[in-house]
Amino acid sequence: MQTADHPTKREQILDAAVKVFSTRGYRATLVDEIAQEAGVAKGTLYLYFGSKEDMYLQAFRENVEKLHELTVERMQQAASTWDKIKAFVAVRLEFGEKHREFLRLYVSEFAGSFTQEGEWPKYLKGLLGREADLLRDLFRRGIEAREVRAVPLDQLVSLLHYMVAGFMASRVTNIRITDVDLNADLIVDVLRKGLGPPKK
Amino acid sequence: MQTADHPTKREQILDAAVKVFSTRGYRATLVDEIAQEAGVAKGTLYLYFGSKEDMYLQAFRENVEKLHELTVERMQQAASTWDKIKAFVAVRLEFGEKHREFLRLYVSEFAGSFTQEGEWPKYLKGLLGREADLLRDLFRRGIEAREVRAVPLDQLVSLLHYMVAGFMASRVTNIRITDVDLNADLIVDVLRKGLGPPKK
Amino acid sequence: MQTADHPTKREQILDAAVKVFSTRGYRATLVDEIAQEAGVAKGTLYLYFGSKEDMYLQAFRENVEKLHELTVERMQQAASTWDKIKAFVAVRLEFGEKHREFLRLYVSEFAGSFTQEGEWPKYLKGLLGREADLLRDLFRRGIEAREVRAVPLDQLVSLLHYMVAGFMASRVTNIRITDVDLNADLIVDVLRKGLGPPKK
Amino acid sequence: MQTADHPTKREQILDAAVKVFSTRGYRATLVDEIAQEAGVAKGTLYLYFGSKEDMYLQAFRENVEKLHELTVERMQQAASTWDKIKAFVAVRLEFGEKHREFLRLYVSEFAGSFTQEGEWPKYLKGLLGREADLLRDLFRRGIEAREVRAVPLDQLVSLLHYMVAGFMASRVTNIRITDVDLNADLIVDVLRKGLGPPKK
DNA sequence: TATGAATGAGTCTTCATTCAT
DNA sequence: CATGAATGAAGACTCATTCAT
Repeated sequence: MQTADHPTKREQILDAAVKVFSTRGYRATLVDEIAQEAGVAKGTLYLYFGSKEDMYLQAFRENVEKLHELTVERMQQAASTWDKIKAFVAVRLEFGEKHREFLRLYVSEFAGSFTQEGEWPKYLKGLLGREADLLRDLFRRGIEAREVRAVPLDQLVSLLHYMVAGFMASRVTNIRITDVDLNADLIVDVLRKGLGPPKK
Repeated sequence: MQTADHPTKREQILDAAVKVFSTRGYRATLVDEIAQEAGVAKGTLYLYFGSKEDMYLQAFRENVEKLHELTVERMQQAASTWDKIKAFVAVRLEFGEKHREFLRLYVSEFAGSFTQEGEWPKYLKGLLGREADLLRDLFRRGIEAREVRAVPLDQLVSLLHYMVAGFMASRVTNIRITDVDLNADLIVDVLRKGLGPPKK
Repeated sequence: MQTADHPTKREQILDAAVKVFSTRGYRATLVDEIAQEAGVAKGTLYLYFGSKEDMYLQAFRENVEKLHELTVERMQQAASTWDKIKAFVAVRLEFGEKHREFLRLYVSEFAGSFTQEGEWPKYLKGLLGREADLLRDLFRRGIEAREVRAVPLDQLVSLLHYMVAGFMASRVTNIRITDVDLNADLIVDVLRKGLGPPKK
Repeated sequence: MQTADHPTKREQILDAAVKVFSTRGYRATLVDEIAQEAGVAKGTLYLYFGSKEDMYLQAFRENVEKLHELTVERMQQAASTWDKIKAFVAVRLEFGEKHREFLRLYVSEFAGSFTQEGEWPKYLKGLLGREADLLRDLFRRGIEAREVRAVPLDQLVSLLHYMVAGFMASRVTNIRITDVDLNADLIVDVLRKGLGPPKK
């Protein structure tokens, strides 16, 4: 009997896939390695997934959805504009801490290392679009409420998004620039000062 | 007699390698493609390079060095702390514009898509270290000169570095979040406000 | 209690095996397909048969025996030499009509698509030998009775046999040369004229 | 420098392919075996052919074309209707003698053991059509010239064609019914008597 | 008996590297 | 120096067979 807490074999494999794909990259990953990591035979993978690419895509998508849901949830819980922004940042830093392996996947995915063509980029674009909309909405209200300076919306969105992406990337590369861990407070503090209303 | 202006066959191949590697990723790149792009026969590549990996590494290293030299040069030309910061940012945005192909390589490299093991990461760490030192120096002087708030140095370095990395990434992924191109002025403006001295 | 009329599970599987093997060929046939066609689980097959090859061999053998019995029976019922010959031809055309699927197996088997080595060919040789003997006997008596020209016996046997084999093959390949169905009467008529006694 | 007499590598491979495919059947044939038989490395095959299936198809087609050309040529050289018929028969018996390996392929192909669907059967149908047309023409003239009985054309065509197919099959299966080799003379003699004009 | 999820040996295909010309 | 035909190790995927339930 399967409950949500006891991972199904499918989830077991998906977790292994994330781990191996993120460590070795898509092409360098051997299907055998995923099988080994998941503790099943190679053939078993193909009972649950159609192909190596299928595993990759599903592993990726599933985690992206999880992150998005988490983001929406945490932003709803926050009251003010800046709290929401902090939620957006924090949820990503935390997610990156917890799912470092997936994050590596995420970043290298956006670096376009895997699919430059086909259906995949369209899907990725869609994902990014959802987050951009989230942020755009947020900033628009912030500006209306005079909590944020009147910088062109799209620039704000890009600024924040890539900033966070940069931080996430820092969690991903084992290669840190410095030894400190950045935290949401610092980031948001800088942003608030840099983007807050002009005068007092 | 070979001068720097008349590309040697080695440079010819290296340029082709950057182009192809960055477009298709390391594993997906066929040696044949590099040969074709370089306009030489496959066997010729092996007269100049020991292996595919060798081509990749040399192609990467060469560009990284170029970027670093450019950075140092431009920062030296700038007078004030904030002008130097702007130089650091601008040189990267420009470089990303000019060498979009290489940049893709750069970002996906840092996402660890290629080599997680061996000598390579150590080398990358060294490269990043040089830039981190550059920035750390800069901020230290900025703080001493009261041009920058007294935030822990390493945090500042990370903040700026990853921020720019995020922007660079945006030039790399064909997938933009928004349609705008961020420019150094905006970034530095936000940073200056966010990181500038407290008072007036 | 099992009678011949209520197919045992073994027969059920054998029928399914013939159907699938003949449609897809030996190697292309999946054990899963046989199981599905037979309406049992894959594991069940292995309760009745030792292996895929075992299923194939038994399915083949069973049908060959049936054809042979039918042939003997119909030839016995016929009175004259030429009626017996017609019986030989007719029983095969009819069998081919009824068991087109098996026939495909039969023909491709003789084309050697499956087993060129091992025990199998010896068994096939035995089967053919029985039929050759049947025909040889028949022709000998025909010649003695002056109903058939004095052509070397073995040549007659081969002639008739391969002729019929050709017709059977025509029922098997969906690809017909022409749209007509040959019938035993035509064949036998031609043969009788061609092989009948010289003079009047 | 390549002449028609010194087989090109492509022909070398094609010959090996015919030999192995015909001995073991399509599915049972290992690409390695073809390579070994051709005396080249496995990879080399893929320099000349796109896939295993490609090798099979080209090997088959090439031989079929050769047989057809030979048939047309020999039939043109023959003067009378019955000589042309004998040519048709003889060319096939000879071809079967010389290219026994290919013939096995040919027969099992027509037994439909490989491709039951797709483009292939259409091509086969076309091939058969050409030969059927050849024979139909022949018989029509034969009937007009009163050299052949007025049997429906299509039946004549099928009769002869499948008859010969049966003989060809006999060369293919190592398993002979009898020990004699049928020859064109016997076959045509029987046919001439069986199909010739009624009276004297 | 009956099941079907799991297994892993077996195969086709790719592609970095070599080497005779 | 330059070539590109040849190589064969490596890797994704299939499917007959097993075995715990």
